Amino acid sequence: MAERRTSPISGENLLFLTDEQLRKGIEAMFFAYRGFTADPDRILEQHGYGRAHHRALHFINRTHGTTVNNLLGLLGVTKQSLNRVLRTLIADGLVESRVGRTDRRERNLFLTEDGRKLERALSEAQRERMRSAYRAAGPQAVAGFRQVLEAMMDDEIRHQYASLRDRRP
Amino acid sequence: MAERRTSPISGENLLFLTDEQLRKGIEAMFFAYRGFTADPDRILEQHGYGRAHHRALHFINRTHGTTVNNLLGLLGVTKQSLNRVLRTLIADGLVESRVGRTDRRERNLFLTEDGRKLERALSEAQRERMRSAYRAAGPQAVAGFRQVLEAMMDDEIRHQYASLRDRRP
DNA sequence: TATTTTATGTCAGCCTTGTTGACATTCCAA
DNA sequence: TTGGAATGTCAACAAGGCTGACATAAAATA
Repeated sequence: MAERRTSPISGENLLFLTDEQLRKGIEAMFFAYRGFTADPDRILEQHGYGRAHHRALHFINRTHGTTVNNLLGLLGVTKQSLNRVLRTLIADGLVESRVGRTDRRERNLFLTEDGRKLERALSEAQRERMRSAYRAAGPQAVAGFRQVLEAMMDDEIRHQYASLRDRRP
Repeated sequence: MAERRTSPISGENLLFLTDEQLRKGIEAMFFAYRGFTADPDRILEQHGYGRAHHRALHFINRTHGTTVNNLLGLLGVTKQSLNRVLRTLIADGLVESRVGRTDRRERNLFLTEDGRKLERALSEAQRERMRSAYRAAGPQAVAGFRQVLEAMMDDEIRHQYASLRDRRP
């Protein structure tokens, strides 16, 4: 018994892998995600939009001129679902859809001035919460936060995330 | 300039608060949440259930004998929404609803043997992904992960999370 | 005791956002 | 020239949010 205590190997240093610890992480993810979406949700509501609109605006802003197909991969929904959202955003003048230059079957998507405005309002609200959380937790915690989240992603998504992450803004 | 480099104060050590860094955190949350729910979703689909059922099973399991009202607070939905889910779980024999002993207006909720079985399958799938992410990232990263998530929650939710977190299982 | 409040359940109806399936159009590429 | 890929559109459906209205039982209170 006493020998065990002197050895940091096996058991004791894996306490963070107990079901108990894992459960806390799971519940933290669930509750934190509520906070994560709360602020943009309030803004969206004023415009009669939902989270799907936010996601579309975000990724169109991130990858100017992206194609519908590429967007589908990022969002992980069907084209019919995305199309319904895109249609309203285009009709409302927040998104512009241009016929592709090299491949005219494709549509390249861009935010209009109004679209950029709303996207900025949404992302600024979300960043503000993230900023406050980052500040409260400190840089080392933030590094760990990102590491765990990346390890939690499906492989295919992690690649998409990584190429987006390293893209120049 | 050289003096700046010798001083860790101000500026340089706040790099983790740039909009760029915040954006990476936001996208990481979005993509990671997809992974977080992917495995339970597959199991739920086989039973004809959705995420709402998973959440109900999880929190009934966590707080045996909880009342409907308490559950509403944890889940953050309306009683009508919760009731629809509870009704099917009770009809399917996964949840038992007993009239309160001290206050007979209340209903105390419990998982049946079948309910515990499904809950275990769901949470084991989710824990397995979390375990793998925790293992890949290491204990220090996990501590940071939890810190940032907790800081991200709304105040009221954070209290609920904390009392649940510290509860004996 | 009489009244009000609380906890819960339920019905109806609406919205967003996901799904599948079918079909049309455009147009690149073999 | 023809097959297939990318996109759009229409219809129908389901899950799971929401609100509002109403019923019941029981507790709390005046």
